[in-house]
Amino acid sequence: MADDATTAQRTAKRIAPAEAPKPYHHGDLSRALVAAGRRILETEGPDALSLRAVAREAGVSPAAPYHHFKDKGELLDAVAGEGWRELGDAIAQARAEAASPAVAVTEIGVAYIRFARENPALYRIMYRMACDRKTMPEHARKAEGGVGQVAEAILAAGAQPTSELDLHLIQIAAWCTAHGIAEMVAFKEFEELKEQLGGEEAFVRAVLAHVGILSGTARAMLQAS
Amino acid sequence: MADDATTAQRTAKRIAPAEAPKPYHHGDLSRALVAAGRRILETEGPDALSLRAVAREAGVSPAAPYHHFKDKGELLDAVAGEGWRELGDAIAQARAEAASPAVAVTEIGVAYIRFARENPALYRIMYRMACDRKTMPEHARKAEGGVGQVAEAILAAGAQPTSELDLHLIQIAAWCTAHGIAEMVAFKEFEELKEQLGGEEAFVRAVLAHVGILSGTARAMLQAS
DNA sequence: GTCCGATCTGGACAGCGTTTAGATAGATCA
DNA sequence: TGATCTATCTAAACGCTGTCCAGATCGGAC
Repeated sequence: MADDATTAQRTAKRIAPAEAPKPYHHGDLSRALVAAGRRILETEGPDALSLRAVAREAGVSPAAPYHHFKDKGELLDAVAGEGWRELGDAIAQARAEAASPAVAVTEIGVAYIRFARENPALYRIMYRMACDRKTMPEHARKAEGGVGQVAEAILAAGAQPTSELDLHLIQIAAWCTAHGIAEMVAFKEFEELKEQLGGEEAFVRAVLAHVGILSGTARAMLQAS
Repeated sequence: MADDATTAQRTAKRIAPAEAPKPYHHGDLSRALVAAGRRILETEGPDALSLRAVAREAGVSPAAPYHHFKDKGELLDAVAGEGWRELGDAIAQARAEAASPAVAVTEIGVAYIRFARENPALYRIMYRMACDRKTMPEHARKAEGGVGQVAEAILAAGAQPTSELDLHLIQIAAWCTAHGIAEMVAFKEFEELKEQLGGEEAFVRAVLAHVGILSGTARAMLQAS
């Protein structure tokens, strides 16, 4: 009876998401597919993330996803989207927890790189998708998204950019730098150095601290002082 | 008759596609395959670079490459190796042509990014391979290779790193920064900005000049001055 | 001149992304 | 209530991929 009732109810609203017996035609697949994709990404790496594998993991036929996503790329985009959202959260948290606005920018960078390091397969998909479409997802660019927060943090740190453009360029430079380090920090040839510095995060902070030496601006400052 | 002769000859050496007579059993395939790979990379992009396509382009069967490369990855590695060598050359040239040692580091960065921009498919393969093995090819790290030159240029610019480690960190920071910009400079969302600044190279230089703002070092210098 | 070992082919295998035709079942309207 | 509509899903097929195998081919050493 109770079972009948719940079944009826479940049927009526067509969901019953996480675990419990699969209800309906086949639950809401979109979400299930994205979840399956992330599961595969975490357990088997980005190379195993085939459309068929995702469908298998979700318990549907290989053609089923095509009723929810135009093609494989669109599914991966959805997975990547989740990643960008979480990266945005991680950055917001790092910013909130920073000891002072002055160090917030660095903390954002560290959080960004840590996210990439803790979710390597996901980060790879995120950037692969971004490169293919040559764009970041909308919400990653907005103020509440990952990158938008950098500009705010820079201003909060007391920087006085000479123009809107100046600020924008700092933001882009920060972004590129973080991405570059994020992609390379796992390279084996840095392992000795990491140990020497007392861990990976220390290494990341050391590299971030040395970025400035390179720029014309930094050199100008050096000569001025 | 002539037809018979040429046919016989062709049969004897079995194909002779491009131009000059291929020597031997089938010429030295290794080199031909790498060349074919680069050709495909340039004309059809990195996604079209399948083992079978390379074999087709070189005029051999899909199994032939396996007598010269353990698997597809090893072939791509060879293609990437050529890329790293050429990138090293481009950097050396930029360094040689720099107006002064003081600007050489920036010029190296610009040359690096320009190379990536002019050979996007090749650069992608280069980094995909590096990421998979988590290492750069040997010769890219040596002094005569691309990255090794950065340290020399930094010293030549008059920088006085406090230690071997300090220099190494600057080098790594430079490398990561260049890579990050190289991968993102093609993004559509920067197009307006590029126009505003008068071209892509101007944009790259502007971003490079703004990198320093981010680092703790730069901030310290700012406060000191 | 015969044999060896390197090189290449043709065919096969499983797995991939994608498309098509047809089955299933919730929702809608009579 | 029952018939119909529409979204969803399956089964089967296509051509592509990377890789392996048995066998053909041929340059070079004995």
